Amino acid sequence: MAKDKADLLQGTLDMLILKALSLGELHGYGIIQRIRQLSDEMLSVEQGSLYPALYRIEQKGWVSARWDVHDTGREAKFYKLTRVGRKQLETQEASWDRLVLAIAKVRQAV
Amino acid sequence: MAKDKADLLQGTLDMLILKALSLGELHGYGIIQRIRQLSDEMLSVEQGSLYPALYRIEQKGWVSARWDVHDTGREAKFYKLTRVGRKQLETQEASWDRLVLAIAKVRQAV
DNA sequence: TATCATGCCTACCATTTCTAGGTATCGTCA
DNA sequence: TGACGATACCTAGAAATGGTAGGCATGATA
Repeated sequence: MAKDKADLLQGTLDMLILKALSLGELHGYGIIQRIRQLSDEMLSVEQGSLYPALYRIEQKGWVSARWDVHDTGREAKFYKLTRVGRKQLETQEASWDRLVLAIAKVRQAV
Repeated sequence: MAKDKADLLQGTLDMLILKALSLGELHGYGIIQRIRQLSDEMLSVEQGSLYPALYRIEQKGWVSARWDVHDTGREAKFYKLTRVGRKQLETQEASWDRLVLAIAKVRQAV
């Protein structure tokens, strides 16, 4: 019940994934690490959330995927932002900003 | 599909309701109006979201309700923040701030 | 050799918001 | 007077999404 770790709000995961990929091609497991690292360990995405999300996002055409071997010699599925995905990231960031602003307004209320 | 009106992210509604009530006792319909007004029309809560949410929140003991007649002579169910609810509002605001901060960190990334 | 980190996946569950309906009262205006 | 919109409450069901919990495989390391 009591959880100290902040769960993601629904709707934020896509944006985080797209943002992580905007910094360069990356495989699934790496996306989790990049998000954790960039957020100073404040955000941790579960595998059970990530992989289905990646699937959805790929279906929507926001990312493209290919299997490849990376430095360590291991195989992994690399995801890359598409042009549409980059547009989508902008859209989602704008929505997020709007929401943050709107909620700030409500909270400013005397 | 394409929607210009910003939908709420799941998890933000409770905080908004509690915040609206922190400004004073209010009935359901009035909560919707207060949130819309405070957010400069940016947020609009649907009735089908609000009433179930109020029920949940009341079950959790964050608000108390009573039927009363208000100025206009109409009956309405008035909700009031409890002490626990006020605590909860603080908690949720802190969580929200943490999330906003964490996401800002990710987005700052070069 | 055992275990941990890396790497992928799925099934199912929990939660929350919205859509779409229903009901009733009150005031206004043609 | 009668129609309509605003006010005021409610519910059922759909849709979406993140988590839990499981499984599987490989490479590095102790």
